Amino acid sequence: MALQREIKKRRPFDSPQQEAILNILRTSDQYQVRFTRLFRSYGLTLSQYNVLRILRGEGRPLPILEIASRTITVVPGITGLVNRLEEAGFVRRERCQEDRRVVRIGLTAKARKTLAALDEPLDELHKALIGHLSRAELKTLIQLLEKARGPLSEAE
Amino acid sequence: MALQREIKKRRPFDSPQQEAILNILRTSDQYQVRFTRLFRSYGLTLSQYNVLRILRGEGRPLPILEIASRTITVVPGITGLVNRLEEAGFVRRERCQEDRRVVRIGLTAKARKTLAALDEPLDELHKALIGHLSRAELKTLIQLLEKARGPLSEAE
DNA sequence: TCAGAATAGTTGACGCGTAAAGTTTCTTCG
DNA sequence: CGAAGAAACTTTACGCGTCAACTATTCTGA
Repeated sequence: MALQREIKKRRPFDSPQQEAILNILRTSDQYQVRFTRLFRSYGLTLSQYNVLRILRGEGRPLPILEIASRTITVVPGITGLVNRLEEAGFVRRERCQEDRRVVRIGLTAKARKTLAALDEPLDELHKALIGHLSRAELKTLIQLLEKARGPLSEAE
Repeated sequence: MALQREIKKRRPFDSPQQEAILNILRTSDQYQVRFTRLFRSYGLTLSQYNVLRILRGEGRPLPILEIASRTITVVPGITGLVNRLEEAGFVRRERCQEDRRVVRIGLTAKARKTLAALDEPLDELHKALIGHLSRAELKTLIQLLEKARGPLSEAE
């Protein structure tokens, strides 16, 4: 459905740029709702899952700020996020011996099990959400979004 | 830049569907950061601006739940959002006389002034973010995103 | 060597999204 | 007419993103 209808917008968009951006924001929001629901049924939030996924991908404990830099999470927010993951038994904190400022975060067996259990439902959700687009469409979409982020990657 | 690099992902994506979805989420997040900054310099958050924009578009006071239905904001969240807008002097609450359950929200002069002041910087930001895509590219992007939301509009 | 800068992380405050439960005000129907 | 249900919010509780300020540890250079 066209975005203008979805949000009951009266007037047309001011510019194609605005319309494209609002479409990106809207689509992202709706997808996030779905992922949030799935993760919640496994006792995780979307942010928490992201942290666990990064740790599994790396295969070894990571400094807490390194985790923050790979997520959208801003530095101060990562502390509480890791605290809640630790309380829930998904990660362990360990002080680094060489540099005692550093805190490394490692996965527990419980976390690995939960991640493994999520792999298939997650893949199914991906396909349910966007599986009706062809390979070529997906490729085009990916390329356009990468191009859309272009000015931002350089700026930082 | 390709997403895999941006987030220092070690392994390639599990599926093109996953890659496309992560690109959508990532792009949306980065854009939101920019809008948030702009709005903040005018004393508004992104959510607050959205409420004001809807009210201006409608041209008359709207029931509070009608506003919620046009934003991503879930019902309970709208109350606090409007409270803060009211405290900041951007909107007025008025009890409807015919149906006293209904609370209508109207813009103040201050809000209209702030919205007008934001129009140009906002348009510039849109163009700065995505102005380097051609008309044809924007059109394709919009179409693909609308198609991507297809299953979701029906589901609701 | 040792004072100041840099780095790693935490704390506190605030706004927002989400869910569950409660309140007030219609509406409906027996 | 009066009780049950629906509608329109509000309240409370929790997790998270963001900013500013703070602590602890390490590095650097005069």
